[in-house]
Amino acid sequence: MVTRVFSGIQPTGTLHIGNYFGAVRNWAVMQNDVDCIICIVDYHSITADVDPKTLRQASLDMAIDLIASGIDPEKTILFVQSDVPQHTELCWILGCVTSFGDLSRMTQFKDKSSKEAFVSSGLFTYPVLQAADILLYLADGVPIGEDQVQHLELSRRVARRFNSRFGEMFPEPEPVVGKKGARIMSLSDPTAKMSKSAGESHYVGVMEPENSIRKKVRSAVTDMGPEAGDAMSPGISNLFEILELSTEATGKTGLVEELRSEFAGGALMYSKLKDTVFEQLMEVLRPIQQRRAELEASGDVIDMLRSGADKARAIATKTMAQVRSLVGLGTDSD
RNA sequence: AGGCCCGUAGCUCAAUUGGAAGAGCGUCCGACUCCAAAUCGGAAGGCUGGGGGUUCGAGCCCUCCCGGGCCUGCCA
Repeated sequence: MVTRVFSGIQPTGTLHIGNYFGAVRNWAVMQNDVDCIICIVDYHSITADVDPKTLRQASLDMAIDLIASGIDPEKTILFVQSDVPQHTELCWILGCVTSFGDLSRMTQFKDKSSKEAFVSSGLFTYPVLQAADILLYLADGVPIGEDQVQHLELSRRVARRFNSRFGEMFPEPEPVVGKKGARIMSLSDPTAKMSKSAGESHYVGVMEPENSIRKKVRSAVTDMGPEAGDAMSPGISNLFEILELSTEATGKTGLVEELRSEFAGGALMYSKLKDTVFEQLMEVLRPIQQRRAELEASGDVIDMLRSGADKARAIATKTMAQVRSLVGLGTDSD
């Protein structure tokens, strides 16, 4: 039984609905049952070429988005990674029990590094920092999607190797699968996962203005039109996915059945599907956007993050004292 | 520390001997579509990495700086 879960999210400035339905919404449920630690991972962000002038604001914006989306800082420890520098200390130590070969085999690294002219060693050791993030809090569960299984495997391997070399310290973190593998795809390229980096037309921001969301949903890629008995194309299936997730929250699940049977009969008008998706989605997003406006105006979030960092640091300090002692570092003999 | 190569639109790259900065893809707008896609029409986008120099004239030549790639060497 998992008792403490750790999740990281990069400060990209703002959430998109893929983040929301795929991850954040599950975290908001989980925080009622287990210890939940959510970290805005700015150390990870600087592996890419981010603008130092906007990084802090991006972290703050991400925090506001998360809280507006239902993360309760009273229940969840929510903080910014670099406010707890123990992440990097543990990262170094774990790096020394991580094999070069294992890191070289990471597909995400191979993928990204082949596209970039400048490849930092930080990008290479990124998965070690991820392991440090998780193990620093002795988390035994990590909610992840398909694309992160290889990295979590590495975290487990690193934990095991540390334990056998220095002594029993870290639990091996298990993957936690959400109740439903919500995986929202890009609107422009429904064969790829929704992401901001692919471009404007690919994602819908949780905090985007209504008219912009309408436009994006309306221009989502579809297909030549349904015929009775056809299988759904990726684009249509994605729109149904968004509709399903939205109506789960709005309670209008009947709409899904209705449109599904129209599709099965080959009579579904895609413009109607899109309008329905837009309306239901907005019903979910409007209250979140409302809360965001209030939070931003209150200016309270910065204090919430500081108190989150205090709680995180308390755990991290304790872990590091044990780690330092096990490894034989420093001069303190606790 | 040394040697060699590179830097032009968001991306990939052109530009004759030193002679008016371009194409493809992408982006945005429009037409066609139930909506999209494809197609067609239109538009935006640049201190040619930066400074200095030579020249009537520099993306191109010289020089320094910045950034990047490859190779050799050195080192806690």
